[in-house]
Amino acid sequence: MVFNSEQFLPYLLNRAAEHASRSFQSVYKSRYGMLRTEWRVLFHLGVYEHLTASQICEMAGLHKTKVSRAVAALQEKRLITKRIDENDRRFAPLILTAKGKSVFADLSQMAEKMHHELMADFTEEEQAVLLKCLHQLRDDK
Amino acid sequence: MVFNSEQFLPYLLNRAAEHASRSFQSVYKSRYGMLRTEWRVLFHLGVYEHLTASQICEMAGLHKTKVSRAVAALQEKRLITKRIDENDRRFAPLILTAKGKSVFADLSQMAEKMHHELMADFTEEEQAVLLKCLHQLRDDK
DNA sequence: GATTATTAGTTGAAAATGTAACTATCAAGC
DNA sequence: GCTTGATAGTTACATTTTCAACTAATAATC
Repeated sequence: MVFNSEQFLPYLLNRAAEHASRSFQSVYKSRYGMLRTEWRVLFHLGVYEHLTASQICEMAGLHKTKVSRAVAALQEKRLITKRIDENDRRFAPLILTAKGKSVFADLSQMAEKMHHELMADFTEEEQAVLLKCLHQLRDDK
Repeated sequence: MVFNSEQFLPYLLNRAAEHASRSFQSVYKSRYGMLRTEWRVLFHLGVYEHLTASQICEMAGLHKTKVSRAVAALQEKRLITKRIDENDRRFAPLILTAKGKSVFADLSQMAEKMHHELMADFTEEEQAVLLKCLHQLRDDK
């Protein structure tokens, strides 16, 4: 057995990602009935204030149909609003509503807490290496 | 902006995992028309020789319905066979067929290659830290 | 040894996702 | 200003995933 599942990076990344995501999923799902893509879209809008759907696709690495559906769901929940750019009516910048901002504040605070809990297992140096590697893997190729 | 997407571990893990998985997905999908769960099941059977469906669930962190359907698909493709344990007829140990073994040999060799390519970006020490952290995150809690 | 509880695995319906084709708007070239 | 091409975003349909209910087999209890 030369090569096993303990040493295959995509598999390990998936297992770790699933584990980490699942624990946070229960928060936004139980509190606000949100799906993962909705949370990601809300998150990006919370951080970057105003973005169009395709900017979110680009930044979050999501397909435009997923974003389109998440945007519809978040509008339905009154967490975001869509304006039409009158200079170029193809663009539809999105922003959080007041309610959206408070949901974002709540969830991002929880997210930060979870991040620190997950990181608490590691030394400062390990944390730095882990983050560096993950950034690099994401941006790779 | 205290906390952004660049520093949220579940998100970073997901981005890295998606990126890494997607590149390998094209291999097993184009060559053998396999889905990710099928590849995972085949992989575990290749490594551990004979497992029941629920052992695979346990080891691979997959839900039993996903495994059940992957097993059906792999049988359909003549890559695995299912025996019934005559001592306890609820158990159905799975093994690779000759064809399954050769597909596994091909894919695991590709997997190993990809693993090393992904890892090549990092120093020896970084690699060790990364793997350690991923194992720990997976086994956490 | 009949009844109840567990465990392994499957199946059907509903929800979510991916792919491709679509509409609407704008830009460029003629 | 008309045609062709590009871009933003949506929708329809097929595939996959999830959830809950199910069957089949064994174990435990009385």
